[in-house]
Amino acid sequence: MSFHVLHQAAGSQARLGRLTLTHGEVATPAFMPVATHGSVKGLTPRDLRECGTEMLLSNAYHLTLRPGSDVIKRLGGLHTFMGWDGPILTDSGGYQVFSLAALARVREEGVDFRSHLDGSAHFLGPEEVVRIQEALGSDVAMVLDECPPGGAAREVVEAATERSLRWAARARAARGRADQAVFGIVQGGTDLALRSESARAMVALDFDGYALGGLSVGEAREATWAVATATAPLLPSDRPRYFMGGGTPEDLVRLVAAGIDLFDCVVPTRHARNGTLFTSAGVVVLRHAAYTDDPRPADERCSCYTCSRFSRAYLRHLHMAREPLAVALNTMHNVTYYQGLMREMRAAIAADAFGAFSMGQLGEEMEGCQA
RNA sequence: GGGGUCGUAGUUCAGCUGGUUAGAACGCCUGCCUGUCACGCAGGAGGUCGCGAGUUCGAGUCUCGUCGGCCCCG
Repeated sequence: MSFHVLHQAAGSQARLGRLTLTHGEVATPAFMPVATHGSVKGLTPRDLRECGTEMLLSNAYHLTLRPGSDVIKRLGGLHTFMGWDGPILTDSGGYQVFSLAALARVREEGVDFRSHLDGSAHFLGPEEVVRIQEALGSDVAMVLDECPPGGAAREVVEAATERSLRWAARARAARGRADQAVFGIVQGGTDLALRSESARAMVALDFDGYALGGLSVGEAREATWAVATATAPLLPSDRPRYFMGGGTPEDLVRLVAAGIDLFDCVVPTRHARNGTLFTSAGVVVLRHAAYTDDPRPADERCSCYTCSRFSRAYLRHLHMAREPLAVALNTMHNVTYYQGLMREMRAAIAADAFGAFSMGQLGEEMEGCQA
């Protein structure tokens, strides 16, 4: 893996970069659509490419429960299995410890949990998680971390941060594939001092890249941005910085300004399935009867497959009728919108115009794209 | 003309032998969704029970009349 900062924006921490991984290059800042089960719901790999996607995120926890990382390995690895030949980052399952907390118990060795699928008992430790991701063959593996919820008490956040650090060291020692990058995850909640300490210690472990974890989990959005803005500069400038799980279009602009290079978020894909489209003029909520006979495309400034052929009226009809095609068309548009936003930000950074671009974007965000 | 049947929310319908603020689904309106158990979740508005009399302590429910839809017989 290699990462080069091609241009550092003036007046902001934003930077333009090129990330080279085993399965190809990625222009950063980049957005990774989420393919939890080895698929971005509703889209084929061809669709993803057409929507401007270069890299995907998938999930070790989900894939190891079904169909099993061994099955995927036998079938040639995750890329071959899912028919995507570009870079893939796999999340370790740390987030599932948080989102499926009722089924999980954390101890120093790792996490005991019951499968949300069939209740069967499993154990995941830092070493297991590395082994699973090596079997999957993703380009980037994430260490196992503990991600406490937004309003967690300070002792809880502190303990999770420290445990995540010890787990990261174990994961670092367990790695065995030279063609797979491994990223460490900075925790620390919204406490800047704790974040700073976590970043310092994580950097000392020397990972290929660094992620900010434990954010966008219920805390105030301003706090999210503040933590990222304060923490990113503490990470080595020649390594990619990945903000885990965020965000909305507005979050992306603010976090790129904070110096983040990589993003993943379910918002564009989940919102698409729930009938909310992101557009240059604000969100279009297809449930609203106002679109019943609106002949315009979802976004008049978009040239994606969906916008070049279908009216809001038709998209609303498909959504209301729960037609499977609605998922595909809406997701294609939202992913295209997100990738377009990333492309515009990269162009603005390259042209030393990121400040003006972000102010223009955030101004438009205020108009109604804050969903 | 005679007989039967139905008429309850925007729509399609539930409402047992009459008994507290008449329900559901869909639709409509509002929120929410951030390392996906998620094409989902939460909430809200909306009905003088076709109309008018009557019986009853009490009528969506029973009786009569009336209007409208549908069916059958002349």
